[in-house]
Amino acid sequence: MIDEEGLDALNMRALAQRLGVSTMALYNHVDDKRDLVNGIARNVIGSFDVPVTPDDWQEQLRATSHILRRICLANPRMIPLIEKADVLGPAAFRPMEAAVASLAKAGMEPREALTAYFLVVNFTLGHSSYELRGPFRGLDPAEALRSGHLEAQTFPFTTQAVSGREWDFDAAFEFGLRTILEGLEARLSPR
Amino acid sequence: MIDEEGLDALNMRALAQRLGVSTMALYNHVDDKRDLVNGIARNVIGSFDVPVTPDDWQEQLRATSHILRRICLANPRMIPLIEKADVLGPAAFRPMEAAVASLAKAGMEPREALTAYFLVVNFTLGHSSYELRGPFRGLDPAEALRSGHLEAQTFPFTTQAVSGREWDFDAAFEFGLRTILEGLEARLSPR
DNA sequence: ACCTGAACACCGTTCAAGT
DNA sequence: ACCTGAACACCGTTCAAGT
Repeated sequence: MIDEEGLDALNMRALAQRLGVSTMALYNHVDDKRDLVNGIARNVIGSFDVPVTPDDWQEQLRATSHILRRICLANPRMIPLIEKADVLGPAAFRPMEAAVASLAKAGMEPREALTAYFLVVNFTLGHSSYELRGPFRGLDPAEALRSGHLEAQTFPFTTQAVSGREWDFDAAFEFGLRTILEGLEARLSPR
Repeated sequence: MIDEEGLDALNMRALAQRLGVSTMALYNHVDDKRDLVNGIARNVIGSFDVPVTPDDWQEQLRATSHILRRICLANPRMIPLIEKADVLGPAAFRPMEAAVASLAKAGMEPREALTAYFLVVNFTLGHSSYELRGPFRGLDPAEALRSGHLEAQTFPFTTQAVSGREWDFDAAFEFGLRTILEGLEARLSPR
């Protein structure tokens, strides 16, 4: 129901009906709606499983970012759902531990390594959120240009950037991830 | 009302009461609740004004990121609000144009420059969102460790990273921003 | 042009009653 | 242990009526 019509479309009455059961029957299995949403969020994030490559921090971070992005895109309404969740369970921490471990092995101090992990994750979530939201909202330059919210003469560079080919979210994501990893590498092995 | 109790606490009845007016009077000034929220979002994003430094792309991006973060932290409930908004107006695009222009001036192709801008903005929004959410939710390792959701023996590196000093969001933000700018610089002027 | 109260449709949840 | 319908409190919005 969330995938189809969004988090707001999930209500106890409709869910019960879809399950062929009375509304109040749900409350035998779930404390309240908050509890229900928490369970869903934990379930989604439960699939956040990343192969562990302790000797290759770049691959570790790259895999984490790609898998997290894939989860986001496969569950388009997940991000607000995660934000509404209270606790996400240990599944959210395992890729973190693996990433920090691999960076520590490469010589980075654990606290800085955790910071680096957040850098990657926050970019990934931010980008996925933008990617899911952008094309439908006034934040997307190409769309804004089309709808007239963004005038070509006032924003020449932006206009030039979005003209021609369609905007390529995959390429933008790869560019961002690559840039971050290069920045981290420069930090790990200064010339 | 949003700042005090969150977006959900904003309802037409309570807002009207606070304004000392009947509920339906609001509908003379606003189409519906969606329209109201859009207006608030546009208002908040209206303060997204960044000094323009065409000859210093690093300063341009740094200032953009800092100001955007300050807006987020000053309006803790803004991020879901922005996500709910339909159109944000030209204020959202001016810093974008300035950033793309400065990067283009430094020799970057406009499309790549726009991608770089999104990298910075998505990281900033992702980080701010995390910063506002983290301490209160199960996503914060330090908090998870305290509450027992994260066991020290299973997550030794993470545990080590969050033990000792309190987690420093400012430092983590600076680290992320610096790393990104270094990555971009390496891309602009390869050795 | 702006305001108002009554009413409608909807939703989460409590409660008393059942099996 | 699980289910049910009635009821309550709440919320967005329409409508008819006012100034």
